[in-house]
Amino acid sequence: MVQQAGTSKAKIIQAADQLFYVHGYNQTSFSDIAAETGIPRGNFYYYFKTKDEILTAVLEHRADQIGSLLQACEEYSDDPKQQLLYLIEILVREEENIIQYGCPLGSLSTELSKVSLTLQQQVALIFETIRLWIDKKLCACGLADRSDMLSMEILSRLQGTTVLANVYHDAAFLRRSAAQHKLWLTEVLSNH
Amino acid sequence: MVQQAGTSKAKIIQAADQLFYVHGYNQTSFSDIAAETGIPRGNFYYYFKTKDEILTAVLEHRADQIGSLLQACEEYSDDPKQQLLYLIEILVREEENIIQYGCPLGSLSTELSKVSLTLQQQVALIFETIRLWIDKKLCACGLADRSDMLSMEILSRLQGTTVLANVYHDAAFLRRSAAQHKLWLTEVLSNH
DNA sequence: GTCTATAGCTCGATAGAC
DNA sequence: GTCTATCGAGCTATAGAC
Repeated sequence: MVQQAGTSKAKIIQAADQLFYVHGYNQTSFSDIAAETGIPRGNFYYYFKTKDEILTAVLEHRADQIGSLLQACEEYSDDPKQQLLYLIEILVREEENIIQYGCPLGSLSTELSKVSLTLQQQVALIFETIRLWIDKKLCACGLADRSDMLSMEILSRLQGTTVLANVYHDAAFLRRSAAQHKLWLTEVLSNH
Repeated sequence: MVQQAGTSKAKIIQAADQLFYVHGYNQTSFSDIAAETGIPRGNFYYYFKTKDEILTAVLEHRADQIGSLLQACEEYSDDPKQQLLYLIEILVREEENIIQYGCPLGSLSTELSKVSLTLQQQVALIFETIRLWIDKKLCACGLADRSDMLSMEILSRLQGTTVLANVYHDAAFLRRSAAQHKLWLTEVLSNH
């Protein structure tokens, strides 16, 4: 479900998306979203029955954003190898946010695993769409026999880099780790 | 500050430690800790002025536990290489907890980075004691020239494995990833 | 040291006027 | 569709008896 930009519903989703990322889901109140959008608290219940429904809408929004990101990778180059390297570069492009707040999906999944398995599984589904995209690109590079394992390893390295960069608030580490990740992947891909 | 086991203060810290891990810091109330310990809510303020002080005491407790863990690695073998491999095996030994709730330090750091930088930095200090221990072991294996970089990479891989195992609730991935981590480290160490 | 009672606040959610 | 007013519950924290 894509929202019309500028409508109250779209404004709520957009503000909640940012606030959930910066302060966390449970640390964001309706008052916070009301203050950010200028829309009174009471109005939210016209668009969403519960706070969980807002999160579900935010997750749909993030899934769309992930779709756009993967689309951008495909527009960056026709070479699946370059597309994968461009995906890894997102760590550097999103450097400031990652250092302050971590990965928008990883940190949310971690929070929700302690709060609601139902909601956490919705985040896991978004992870899976990214993994499937990576898997497809690895197959296109002739690595179909190891694509399952490698796609998980790529995701794992991205998350590890993100968590540690956030723990130490260390931009230099993040850039170094991303560069090393790209070197490793280049070597893996060049053997086929 | 080490607590006498069995005192009310120690009981509060121990219950809070577990609840903060399972439900998160902000999702754990004084009532939850009271229900777990049988100690009335009001009493907490005799031992701690604020909830943040309880967290600080919990972090000291976790730092002690990490100290014991590293001590156990040293008692496992005299060989620093085996000590490092034994540290990685903690992923498998703590498999069930990690899959359900993630890393006790990583997930807490991620949560606190969205709540309080002051508290998050206390967690970062614990990460640093682990990294320094790894660094020391790498130096003992003759890798002093790359120990800074490698110690961060080891921590990064541990966190990546943990986050993804938690996202997918996948024990098989966790074991495979830990085994691969040990293979990689063995190769790195055998070149010196 | 241990306990009860409760203040003061904020939360998610509801009701109903316009 | 938009808004105000408010409920009931839960929270951290305090006061004060024993």
